[in-house]
Amino acid sequence: MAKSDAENRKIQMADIARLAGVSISTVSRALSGSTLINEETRQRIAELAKSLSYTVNLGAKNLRSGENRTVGVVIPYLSDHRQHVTDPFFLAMLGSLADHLTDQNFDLLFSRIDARDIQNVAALYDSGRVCGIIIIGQWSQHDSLNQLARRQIPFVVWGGQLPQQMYCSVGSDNYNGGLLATTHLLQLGKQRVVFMGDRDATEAQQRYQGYVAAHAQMGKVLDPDLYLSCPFTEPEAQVAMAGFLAKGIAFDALFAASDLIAIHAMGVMRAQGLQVPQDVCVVGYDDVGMAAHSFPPLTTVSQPMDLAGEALVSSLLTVIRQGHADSRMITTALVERDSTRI
Amino acid sequence: MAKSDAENRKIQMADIARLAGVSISTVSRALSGSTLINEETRQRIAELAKSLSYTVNLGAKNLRSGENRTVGVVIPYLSDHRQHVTDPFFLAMLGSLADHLTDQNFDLLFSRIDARDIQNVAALYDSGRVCGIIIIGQWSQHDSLNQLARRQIPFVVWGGQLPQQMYCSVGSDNYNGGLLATTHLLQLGKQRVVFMGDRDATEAQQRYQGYVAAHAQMGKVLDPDLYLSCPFTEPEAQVAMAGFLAKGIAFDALFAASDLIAIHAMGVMRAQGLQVPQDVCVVGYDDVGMAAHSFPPLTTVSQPMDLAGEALVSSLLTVIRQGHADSRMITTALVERDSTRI
DNA sequence: CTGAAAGCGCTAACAG
DNA sequence: CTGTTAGCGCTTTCAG
Repeated sequence: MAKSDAENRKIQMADIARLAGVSISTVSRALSGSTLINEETRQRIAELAKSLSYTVNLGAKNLRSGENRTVGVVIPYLSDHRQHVTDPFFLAMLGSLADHLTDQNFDLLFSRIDARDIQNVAALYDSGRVCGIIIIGQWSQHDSLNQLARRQIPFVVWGGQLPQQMYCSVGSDNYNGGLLATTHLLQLGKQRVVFMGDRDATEAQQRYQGYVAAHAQMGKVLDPDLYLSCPFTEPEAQVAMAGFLAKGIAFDALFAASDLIAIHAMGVMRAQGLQVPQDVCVVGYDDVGMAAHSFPPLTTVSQPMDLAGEALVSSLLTVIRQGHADSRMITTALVERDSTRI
Repeated sequence: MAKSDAENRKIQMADIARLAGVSISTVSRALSGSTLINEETRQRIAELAKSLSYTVNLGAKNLRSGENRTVGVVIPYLSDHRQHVTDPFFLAMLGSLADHLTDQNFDLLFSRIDARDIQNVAALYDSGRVCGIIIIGQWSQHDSLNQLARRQIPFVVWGGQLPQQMYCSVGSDNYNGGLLATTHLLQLGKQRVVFMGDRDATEAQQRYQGYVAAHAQMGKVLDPDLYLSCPFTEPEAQVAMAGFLAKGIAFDALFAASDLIAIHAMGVMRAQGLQVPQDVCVVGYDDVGMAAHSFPPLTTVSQPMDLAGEALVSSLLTVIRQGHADSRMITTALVERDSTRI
């Protein structure tokens, strides 16, 4: 069954050299487009290589030249919820990153790790597999991330800016997003706006601060009972909303820290006979593709994914090259849909 | 700004060896858990390595040992639609693959390529970056895939089985899925069921065949006008449905080749005043997370993603080891929701 | 049990 | 313009 070694062996530079009757160096030069090589020879070798569908062994090349064009992209998850990432936001981000990395001729090594063992990403770098890392989501691992930075691991994270941050983050303007969303609800005349999300996660926290600020600006008092703690995952969002409804706390609007949460919360509310937007107006965050197609279509805060991916990639490259890059914020915008049309 | 070489240089085996006062070979053996080494020495070296957070350089290790534990995962896309993958199905798949590959101690190299240049995936393998490739989605590239197989590239594809298939595919039972979905609609008394999808893409084609078979089994004649051609992308789905409605062809049910298509089609229908399920019953395919939260919640054909990822990974490993693996089918089930409750 | 030496596939001086 | 020579960081015979 197994082919003989000779038959199965991958073709390599030495083979091309022998076939072309030149030295290995010549092949190497020809294939890397060196200028100091006879054009005719270059052509001949290039064609030979193509006809044999030969591609330089990147591992060997990298080892020798010391470079590495693979970027690690990490989506942390919470292992105790023992479930897969399903938030469409992540796919959009991943796609955008893949596009921009490809544009820059980088490979993307995708890795999932437990959010609480974020130190593990260091191994990706230490082992030489990647030249830098993009971490999607800060969770509540600010200190861990600072430690990584102290270790000089080149990485950037998608998330919010924090005081005493030693690493580069790129994120949407969470504070302003929260402000926009909440102001919108308050201007609709809503009196009791629930915030649903995890204040311990940096991004959600900043959205929450925007929510608080909106109340302050409008001169509204904020009832602490209106904070509904909930992680960024679907079943938990449903459980959280069900529990909240069971408590019977009055509310007439909901600002959720992500579209996924918002949409699942709406499902629970509807099941309990609450109408959106008549009884409760809802605003989400992210503007994932489905937001326009939920029931009802969801008003949300959009973050331009394409810009986000581009910013993350370019910031990472800067970190790699200069050892540091300034954190950046991507502007957000409110997208109004039926879930707040009353 | 830039650190001196000495400061920035990554630590390596030689350093550990020097610090431990042993030879490089000893370190190598200690770290790879060789049996023929003094336990005390092993411990000492292991601790030293950990304290310096040293990890073997995988590139060098692979080059020397000839192995490679990186699998390429490719999501082809249509470059002319110049847009990102947004179908949540892909994220679910990717997450599942990442989990199962991680379990088996493989890395995942994520790559997007133009569906029509599927030959390009060969370069991933030729360049030695990956030991095998998982291609998500067959598109209409059956022949190209056969060519890859002929070139002995180890890969498996998520898709349907086709006659004269020289490669291993893993997929849901598309035919049966189509049959289930359509039978469900016909049993509801629906007379004119539209099929929306791309018959040129293998998977959609097989779902279509199930759709045809359902009509045959129920003794219904099938109007060719009820085939609505549409790729697996959102804007196209909307355009296609809008165009279909404009033609004024009567229909009372819709079976879409994916949830994404179904949900976006429902959006267009609603905008034109058609009610789901009262006027049109709709069934999708995939059972993505959002399907339960669309408006209305979508009846769909579910494919167990976890099994799918596992099957793809194990089949690929078999292909790598034995040069061949039998194609597999994952069972599907109909999930009934409001979009077909009349 | 441990060290010395060879070499994985490639690039990059260094000599022609 | 081209070939020769040394390694990149590691594993693995082969001798102790």
